[in-house]
Parts: sequence; C-alpha cells; structure tokens
Amino acid sequence: MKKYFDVLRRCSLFNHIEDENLIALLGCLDAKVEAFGKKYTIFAEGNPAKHIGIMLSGKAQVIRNDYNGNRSIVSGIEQAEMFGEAFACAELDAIPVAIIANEPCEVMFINCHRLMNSCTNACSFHQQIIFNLMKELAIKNLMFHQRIEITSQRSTRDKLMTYLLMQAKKNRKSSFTIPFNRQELADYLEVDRSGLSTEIGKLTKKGIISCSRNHFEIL
Amino acid sequence: MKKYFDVLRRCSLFNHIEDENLIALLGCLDAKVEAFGKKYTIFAEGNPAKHIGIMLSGKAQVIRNDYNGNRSIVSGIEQAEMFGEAFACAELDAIPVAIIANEPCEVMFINCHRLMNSCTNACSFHQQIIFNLMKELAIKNLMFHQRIEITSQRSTRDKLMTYLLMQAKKNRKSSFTIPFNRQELADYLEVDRSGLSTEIGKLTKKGIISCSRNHFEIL
DNA sequence: ATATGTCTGTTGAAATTTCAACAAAAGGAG
DNA sequence: CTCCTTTTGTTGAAATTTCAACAGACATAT
Repeated sequence: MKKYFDVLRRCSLFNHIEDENLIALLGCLDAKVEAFGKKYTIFAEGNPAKHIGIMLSGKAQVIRNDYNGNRSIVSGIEQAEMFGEAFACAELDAIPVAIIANEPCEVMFINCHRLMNSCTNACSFHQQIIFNLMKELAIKNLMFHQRIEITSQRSTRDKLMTYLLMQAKKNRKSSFTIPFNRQELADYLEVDRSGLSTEIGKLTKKGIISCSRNHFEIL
Repeated sequence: MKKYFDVLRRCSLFNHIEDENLIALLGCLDAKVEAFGKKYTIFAEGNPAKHIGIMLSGKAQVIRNDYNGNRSIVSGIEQAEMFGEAFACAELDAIPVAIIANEPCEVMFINCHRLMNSCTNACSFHQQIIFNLMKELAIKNLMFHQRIEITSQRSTRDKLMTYLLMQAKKNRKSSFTIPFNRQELADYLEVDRSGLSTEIGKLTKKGIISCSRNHFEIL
C-alpha cells in the first residue's frame, strides 16, 4: 500500500491523518485496490452502495442513463478524488448512477460499514475520517449547486458560456483544456451535440471564444 | 426553547440526542430563534455562511437568480428540515443562493463554528452531531441526483412526468398535492411557465394525468 | 502510407420552447 | 357581494433545439 501514499495524502478523506497511522487505518477500513481498463464499469447502476472509491490513478466519470436512453454525465473523477461516498453514507441499496473508467484506472475501495461504525480496535481516527467525509460531502453539494447554475440556463449558448467561464475561473486562466470531448461536454451540459458544435462555431466566428478540440480560450 | 422540542426531535441534526441533553447542546451551539414574514429573506445570496438554519414552523424555498434574471428554485424547505448546512460546513464566504420565506416562519439558527470545533465544555454530543450532519449531507446529495434526473430530461413534458412520478412514489399514492404553484413548478423544472401549462393541458386531455391547481393525479 | 474507427462540424427539416399578451378563474379584503 | 390582485390557461409568432445524415479531420494500428 505504501506506493499509493503520495496519492492518498492528497485525498481529502485522509486530511489530518499522519502517515504512520495511515497503514493501520487502511487495514481497519478493509481497503482493497483494484484495477480497471478503459470503459470498464467501476460501480454499476442499481448495485448496493457498500464502498467508497478513491481514484489512485486514471480518470472516470459519473454517468446517468435514463429510460429514454438519454445519457448525462454528472461529474468527472480525477486522481485522488473519492466517489460514491454519498451513496455509501446514505446506505442506499441501489445507486442511481454508474461509474465508468475513462482510461485505465486503479481504485481503492473502502468498506463503508467499517467507517461508519466505530471499530472494535478502538481506532482513534474514525472521528477525523467522519469529519473529513462531512467536509467532502458539503463540497460535493456545492458542486451540484454549480451544476444547477449551468443546467438552469435555458439555451445551449448560455449553458456553454456559463461552463466555460467557470472553468476559466477555476483555472485562473482564460485559456484551458476541458476534460470532455464534444459528446461528453454535450452530455454534461444536457444539450444536443450538433447544436453544441454549431454554437461553438458561432461564438468563435463572433470572436468571443476560440477553440480547438478540447482546448478553449475566452477572448 | 422547550416549546420547540417536538419539532427539533424530528430534525435529523438531533438524531440520537436525548431530550435531557438537548437543552445543554442548544446552549453550546448558541442556538437562536428568529421569525420571518412571508417573502422575507432568511439568507441573502452573497452573505457568508456562518449558520445552519432549522425550520421550526412555516416553509421556505432555496432560490437561485442568475445574471439573466432567470429564477430557479433549488428546493423547498419544510418544517423540521435544516438548510444552509452545506455552505456552513464548507465555510463559504458567499452563499450562492437565497433562502426566502414562503409563508411566516420561525427559524432556529445554529452557530456552525461552534459545531465544527469541539467545545471547551467538553460537550460530548459534537461527535453525534457531526455524524448526523454527514448523513444529512449525503441525503441532500441524493436529492441533487434526483433533481438531475428531472432537469436532464430534454422536454418540458418529460421533466414534468419525471417529477410527478417521483412525487407519486414519494407519497406512495397516485394522487398528491405538490408544494409549488405553476410559476414555482416551472422554476423548479427549469421550463417556461406557459409551456408548462400547455403541457399539463395536453397530458390532461390525453387522460394521462388529472390536475386542479397544485393537486395532481396520475391516471 | 493505408486502412479503420472515432470525433467533430455542417446542414436543413421537423418539433419544441420561449416570449408577450391577454382572458379566464380563483382568492382575499372590505 | 364586489373589487382587486394573483394565478392559471391559451394563443400565435419567433427563436431555438433536436434529429438524422453526411463529410472532413484526426488518431491508431498495421
């Protein structure tokens, strides 16, 4: 497990947990590591939520498919980020989304039951972990508020611009690369791909943005 | 404070806290009660997030206004529910939404700083409260997933039907009253009010639903 | 270099949503 | 009951989105 410490230290779940305690803690939480190939399903929709995932390497996406066959991307998962914690903490018996590897991934799974119930070894870190989880869940809530800011825009153009301005702010640069291709961006913004391409074309012609593939600049 | 105990007991923040400890706890958390008239602003957008609110009586709504003058309703707040906890836990210095009283309200405010930092009185309930908060934040996350299920639908009609089917499921009855008027429902579903009315008319004519004001039935 | 598969931009037609304006219905105050 | 305000339904025109289909660009493997 030692080789993953650099990543784990950056995971907010382990904030304020010292390295020397991490090994014991991982044992206590029954941590396991598993690898997935590109497009593999890490969590399937409808499965019970028993584990929290931590992305050790690679990237994944949180995907929702509705009965109309509409795909929407809820969020991306980058290295050192955790996922599934909301479903695990709420002890859902069927998670409403799928987590799909975007590229080859290594994922650490943590037994949520162990985490929620103070352990018999009197492991003293649970309280800190619960606190960290709470913080993370609060931050995820804010992410959803941001997402609402995007999807509540009525036009493709406003959705796109809201998203791009957020990315620019996040990167503190007017030029940045986004983690989506066109279809994925459309699925994230909840719009039609061809309409999105058209809108990008219009905004480029007007000199408001420039764009090549997934690299954008706001002019 | 005693007179609010019936409500507070139903608030998930105080799960597993015994009545006899509640008084001490409320003191420790610097709880204050305040009343608001209809349409009054309980939390204003842009304010720092220092308090968690608990709705003792009345109802309110979480509202987002974008720069286009578009209003969208994020959620409703009913009696015994808490609000603002995500902003408070994430220690935001500007909350991105407004909380507006929907009818005359009484609200209990809890100092979040007191809650997050273990108190000098060695109050033993903080751990339980943090745990309760974590649970609540996880549940709120799930609410957002549900909301995405609605707003990710592309047509007014699918948004409406997704919402109505959810409500029916939640009420375990095909006939139910929703907490929104037409304009509010439109702002919640992120659609045009007149288009929504039209769509309700069509679905009624087709015999799929029946509706009078804010009472709906799925046939 | 070629072949193959994926991604992106473009187009036009059909369907839908938005917008503005008004009429009808409901609710509250006096 | 009547007046007044708010809410809801309706309509048609304008704008936008969706859909399907295709062509060009790009990436990868052989």
